[in-house]
Amino acid sequence: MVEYQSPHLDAVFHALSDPTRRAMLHRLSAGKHSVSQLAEPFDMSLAGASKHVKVLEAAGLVSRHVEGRTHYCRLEAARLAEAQAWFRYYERFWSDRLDALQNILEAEDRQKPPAEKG
Amino acid sequence: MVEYQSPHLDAVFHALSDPTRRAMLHRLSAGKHSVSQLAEPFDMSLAGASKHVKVLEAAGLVSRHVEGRTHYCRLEAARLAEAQAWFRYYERFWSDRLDALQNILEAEDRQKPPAEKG
DNA sequence: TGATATCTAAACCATATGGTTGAATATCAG
DNA sequence: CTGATATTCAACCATATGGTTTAGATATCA
Repeated sequence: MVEYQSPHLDAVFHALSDPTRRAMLHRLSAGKHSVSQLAEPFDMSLAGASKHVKVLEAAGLVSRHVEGRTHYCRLEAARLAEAQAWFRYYERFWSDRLDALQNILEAEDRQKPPAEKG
Repeated sequence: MVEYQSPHLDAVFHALSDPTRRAMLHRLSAGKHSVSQLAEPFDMSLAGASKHVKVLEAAGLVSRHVEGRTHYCRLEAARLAEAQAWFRYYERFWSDRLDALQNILEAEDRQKPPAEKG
């Protein structure tokens, strides 16, 4: 109906709206971590932290693989990229280095076959 | 405590997590609109839409100026830029055109005085 | 003045969210 | 088997969210 209605974006932006979850993602950017490891910096029950991990997982921002009793989490950058792509449309409304980038990309696009969408 | 704790990011990402609000932003990218104009595409009471506008406003994504009885809203791109900047750190985890951009920016940074933060 | 238009405020509702605790499920180590 | 470790599940709670409706508050028009 409305357009700009990626089912993913709802979940991804919601997941990113919590500082605990953003911190977890940041931690995961250094490599895979167990749920307890992710929970450790926070003054919060493990069950609470586990719920945050689930939100990240549901948003597709994190994947999990179980090794024995330990659940390892990994950053899933694709969904982050998807979310960042949402901003691309708005980049023309501010004017810092991104402007230059935008121009470069657009010039690039003019020389390559179209990717998937604008 | 946790770091990556921009008070703005919470509100901005939360605001972006709703498709109605994203659509409103998109509409505003074409120029200023009144609250009713923003509300019109949605099957929702005006009061409901007005609440969405308030969320966008509270997040700093939209500003309002009253003209007579009409409240006009304008896109505030700065906060969007701020949110997009959050992604910059993660760009190295995916490899599409952004990679190239990243490299270009970094090369640029090496030649200019430092901006504000990485 | 009075009617209409634009918008917010307030009260309400159902459901989601972020947290807790306590119990259940697996796994690993003796 | 026993016990400790790693994690989830389930129930619960307070508060937030997204919506409604009804009732103002202003502003414009006639």
